Amino acid sequence: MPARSARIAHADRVLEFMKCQHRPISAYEILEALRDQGITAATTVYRALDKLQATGRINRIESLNAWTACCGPRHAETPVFEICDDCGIVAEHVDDDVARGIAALTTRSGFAPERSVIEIHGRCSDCHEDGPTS
Amino acid sequence: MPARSARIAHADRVLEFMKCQHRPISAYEILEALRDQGITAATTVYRALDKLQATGRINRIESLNAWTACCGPRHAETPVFEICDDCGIVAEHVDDDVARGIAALTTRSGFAPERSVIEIHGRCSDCHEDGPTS
DNA sequence: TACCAAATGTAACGTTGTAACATTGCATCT
DNA sequence: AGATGCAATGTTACAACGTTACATTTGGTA
Repeated sequence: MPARSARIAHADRVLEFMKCQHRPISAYEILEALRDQGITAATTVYRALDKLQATGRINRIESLNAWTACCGPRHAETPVFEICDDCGIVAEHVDDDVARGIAALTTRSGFAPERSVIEIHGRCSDCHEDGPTS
Repeated sequence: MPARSARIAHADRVLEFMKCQHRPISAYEILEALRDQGITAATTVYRALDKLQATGRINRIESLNAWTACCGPRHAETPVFEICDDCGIVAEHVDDDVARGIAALTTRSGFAPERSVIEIHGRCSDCHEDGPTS
């Protein structure tokens, strides 16, 4: 059993793998990919994902049931995801205008927001070219 | 088998049931509830949900894996959902400020948006009362 | 009537996520 | 060193959500 150095870092292994991908990854894809590194069960993957999400290092894409490495340091702020339904790439933004719009809406309605899910599906600039660009 | 009048309306039956609920409903909850009306398999429910969504009469809540009846006639516009994690109630809004923020962001990044998922989790006004209100 | 297309039924399966409980590694205290 | 306790990990089984594939029924229409 390759459980020797496991004490160090299953979450880290998962994070490293996710950083190498440039698209959202499902928990079971992670499981398959890291099977030879001692991760043998879904439970282990989900525990690692929970930790990474709790520390702001990954985000869950709700509309894909998948996960991405967090691109930058602006944790705590609501990310806006642009998801290309063509090539699968995901761009992460932090947008103050959108955040202000959400804040204004919830203030008006008396709602106390805690976590926002904002995921825009469509085509990225590489996939929707109206005219030939290169 | 009560499949006699089925030709008329499984989708309608599902929609009627959903309108009576005031919170998101899972597909399997619908299945259980409508079992005595001739709906016997998940497939049937999902087919009805597909149709209702395609015609803008229901919305899917991605972060809950559940569904709600569309509250108003402003289809085609991006709905913003406020989801109370305490009592489960969901409020649907159409907000031009948020929509403008999304539009500005995607324009800047060259992304062609097709469908936006905006779901705000938190506490509704009834559930987060800071002081006693009644 | 004979045929076709759309809606429905049925069963099995695939994917995503969780629960419950046993085990192991490591730090700390005596 | 030995005892103890906690957190991380392993293992198994299961629950929840959704889809595929194919057979059957229905109602309209040539």
